Amino acid sequence: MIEKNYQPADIEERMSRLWEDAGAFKAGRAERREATPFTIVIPPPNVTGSLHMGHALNNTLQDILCRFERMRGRDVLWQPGTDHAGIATQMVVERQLMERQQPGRRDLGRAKFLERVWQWKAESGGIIVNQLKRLGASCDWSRERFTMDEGLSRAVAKVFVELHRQGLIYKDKRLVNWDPKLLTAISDLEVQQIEVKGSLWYLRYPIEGRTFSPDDPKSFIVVATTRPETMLGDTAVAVHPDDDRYRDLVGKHVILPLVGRRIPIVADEYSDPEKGSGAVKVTPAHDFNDFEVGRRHNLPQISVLDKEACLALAGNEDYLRGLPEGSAELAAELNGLDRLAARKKIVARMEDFGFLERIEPNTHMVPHGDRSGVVIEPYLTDQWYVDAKTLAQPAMAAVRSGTTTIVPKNWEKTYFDWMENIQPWCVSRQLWWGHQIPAWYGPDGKVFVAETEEEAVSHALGYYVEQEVITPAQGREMALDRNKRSGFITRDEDVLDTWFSSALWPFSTLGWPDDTPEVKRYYPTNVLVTGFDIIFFWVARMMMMGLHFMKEAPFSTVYIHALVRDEKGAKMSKSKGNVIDPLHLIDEYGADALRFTLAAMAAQGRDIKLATSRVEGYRNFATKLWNACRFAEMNACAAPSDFDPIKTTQTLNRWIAHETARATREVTEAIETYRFNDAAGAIYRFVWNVYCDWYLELAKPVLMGEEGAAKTETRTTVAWARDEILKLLHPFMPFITEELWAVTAKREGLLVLAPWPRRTTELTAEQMALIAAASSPIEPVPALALPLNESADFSDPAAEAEIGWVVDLVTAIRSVRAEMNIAPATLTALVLSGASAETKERAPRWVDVIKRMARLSDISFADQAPEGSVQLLVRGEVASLPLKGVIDLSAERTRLDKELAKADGDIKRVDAKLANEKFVANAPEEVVEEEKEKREAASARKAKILEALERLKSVAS
RNA sequence: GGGCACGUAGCUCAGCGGGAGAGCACUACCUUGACAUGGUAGGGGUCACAGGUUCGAUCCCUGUCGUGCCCACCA
Repeated sequence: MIEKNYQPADIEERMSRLWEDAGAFKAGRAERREATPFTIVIPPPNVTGSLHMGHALNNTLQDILCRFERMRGRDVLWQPGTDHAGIATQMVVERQLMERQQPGRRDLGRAKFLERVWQWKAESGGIIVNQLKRLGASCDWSRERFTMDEGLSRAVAKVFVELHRQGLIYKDKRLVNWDPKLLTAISDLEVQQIEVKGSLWYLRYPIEGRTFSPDDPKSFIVVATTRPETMLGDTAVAVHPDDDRYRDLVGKHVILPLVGRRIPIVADEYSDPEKGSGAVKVTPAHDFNDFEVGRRHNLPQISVLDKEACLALAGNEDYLRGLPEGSAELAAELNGLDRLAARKKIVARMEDFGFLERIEPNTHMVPHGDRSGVVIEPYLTDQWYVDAKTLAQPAMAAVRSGTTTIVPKNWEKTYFDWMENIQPWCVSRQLWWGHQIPAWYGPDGKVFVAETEEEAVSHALGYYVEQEVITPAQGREMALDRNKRSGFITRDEDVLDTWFSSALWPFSTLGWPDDTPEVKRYYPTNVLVTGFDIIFFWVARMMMMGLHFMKEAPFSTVYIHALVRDEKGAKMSKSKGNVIDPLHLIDEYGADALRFTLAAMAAQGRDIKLATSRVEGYRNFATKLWNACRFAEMNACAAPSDFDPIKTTQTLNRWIAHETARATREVTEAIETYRFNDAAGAIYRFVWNVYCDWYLELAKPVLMGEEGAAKTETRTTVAWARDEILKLLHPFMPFITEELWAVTAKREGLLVLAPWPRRTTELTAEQMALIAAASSPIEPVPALALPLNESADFSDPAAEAEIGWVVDLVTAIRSVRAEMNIAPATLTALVLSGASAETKERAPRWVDVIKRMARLSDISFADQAPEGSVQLLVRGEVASLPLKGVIDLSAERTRLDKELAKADGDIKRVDAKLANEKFVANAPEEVVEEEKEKREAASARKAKILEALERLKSVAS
């Protein structure tokens, strides 16, 4: 028995359990061993995360694909898991420690702190997974992975070591994006350029050998800067080689104000005569451009800031080298100041001495750390880099050749643009939570990279024994005892960028580097579903790593979906407070409604502005379905498993079979081509506007009529179509459909594993034999080569025409009744005048239904419309409602006049077209033919309307 | 500075070379035996603007205006 009311919450919980108990989502189910696999790896959410709208969309779409392919008989593996999210997780735990007023990270020390993080993960790391389950995600949860699992960590180590051996990972000292709050390097991608209102300071640098005077422009050169505090690290001033203003100064020196350092004026094309003063200060240790300029001119790199972006001058040999006496005092005074405080002080000091020419307001882009939000400092350090440029080549080629397709295609350009300009990828992070870099250092700084500590240590000790740094005996001792070798051989403290392990996700989750059956069977995956915001972070890097280590691209399709925004189009963010929590929507409207909304709005290439009213609307859709199923139940509708709709005899049933086939085709093709919104639209229209609005209504008289063949067949067909609907809708609304599937009939299995509706067609004996011989009964059989469009086999033009006539007639009568303000309780008669033989034959079959739906008392035939009646045109014939006395004749005249005007308008427009010789000459024949038909129909309509008006006149007079 | 989208009904969005659709909202009527989370009927759009291509443009092209996003080392 179907409950009277649809209650999503209760259903969702029960269905989830049902699926889990049945192991429905498990990959490699015994009966599907022979089936073609279908694999998707989930974009692993952060363990720290909770489900947001982006996740909801992303996973809904993946789930639609997985459930669809599962029903199509494939062996589906939807590989779930979570990401350790280095910085984010470390921050969460640190914050928690602070809130609880417990010892902080540094107090705990590395080992203790990591213990705490693992403990946190065990307690709170499962939240997002449970939320995904609530959404209905049909992942194989038994295979859940975590990027820091033992197996995945081995994959990370192996990849690092191999890339290192191949020279594709190396250590380098260069400028990095340094986050002075988190005290770690970050990659280019983790830097956000934010527009900041600041100032441009114009500074006067005195020229060596000339007496400085603010009033004598010859005595100095002006440089403009947005970061005056970095002047302490200046090692040159650069001007453009073709800039006449400064030509004679090139080769001369300036004396750096306050500091007293003598630095050269160099000619370099980097300097832009249009910008600032045309002369630019060069600080190689604190600016990416200046770093390059410095390299070109062999300039020293003077770092004047420390890790926390405070001035580090005292004892800074690079800084103090060759400076006059007085400048050490300045150094002492400024030492330790934060960069902003230092800026103020230096500007003030410059002003005091007349070195500040002017200050201009200036708005410019300033790099910020996307996690910490603080201004990033270019900082000179040793870091590990991946040679992304080399790895990018095959990754680009795979997309160019079509091995991997990006859908929608326009994202390919973005992918290529980035890949072509790719920079070395800085992969080391000065954090604790993550994969510690498998590199060990000897006393002389020599690096030993190996997958395990044992290996690295034995390597290193062997090397130092050979170099006679230690004796073989010492070597043996150190090999056995970690304490003995500590201080001699130390491991790199840093961990790897989180995205390093994510890049391996499509194969590390399958067991690589071990040679597992899963790797063989499920790699490469079929499709990756993700948002465009991580194309660079993740997609590109998976392509690189997958191709390099597996020799095959990790997925054949990348489907890029939209971003979910709020109703006004703004990005949802906690700080803006415009976040819609998907869990709240699930609580209120059900997961099915949320999923359907997201699918319906997931049109390609457009962001989704989510309005909750849409969710409500689709919840109502679920209710509609619920009640339609109740109706079927109340009427004892049931279908035997071998029911064949092609064998139906009743026009109405043949019609719905035809419509079902069409819906099947539409939904199937739309999902196959990732047009989720079209798929959702097709099933929505079919359920509501075809099945409920017409089929069930038209079936009512039969179902309520006498027992007999017609009634039996209709009952069966109602149930059959319902079942097809449940199947077609299941990928979108899994919970309600599974529940209804279970409740409406005794079934052998769960809907989640039921076969997808066939694109039904009448098969030849030969084809049937092929199917019988196929390995899996639900697998597509290639040898069949069935045409995609199989609706023709199911189409019954006669049924279509007949039901179409009924629909049109009922609609027309309803419309005119509403217009004439006829109360629903008033039953009117219908007279079909001048009816064709066809109509005369049809009408009796539909008397009950038409009477019921159009609220008629009786239907009769006549040669002419009765006097004083309302006359309707239905498919070229006149249907009239004799309403003499009931209706206002002048109102009816007005109505007919309006219709006449419309018909005239149509005729005019078509005539104009047909009169245009060029149109007739150039337009395709069928378009011209169409117009001619339109013309004919319109003029026939006009004639009938004129007749009707004539008759009305005779009544009135 | 470069790139990519987008501007269609009051709102949120589909669509697309042959006179435009959905959901919500709105109006009127309906407690009809699946459903008021419903039914029936209806109102509402020079498809941002201006040119061009075409027999024909909401749809293709160019430009303008507006909005959003991504990328970029320019003091």
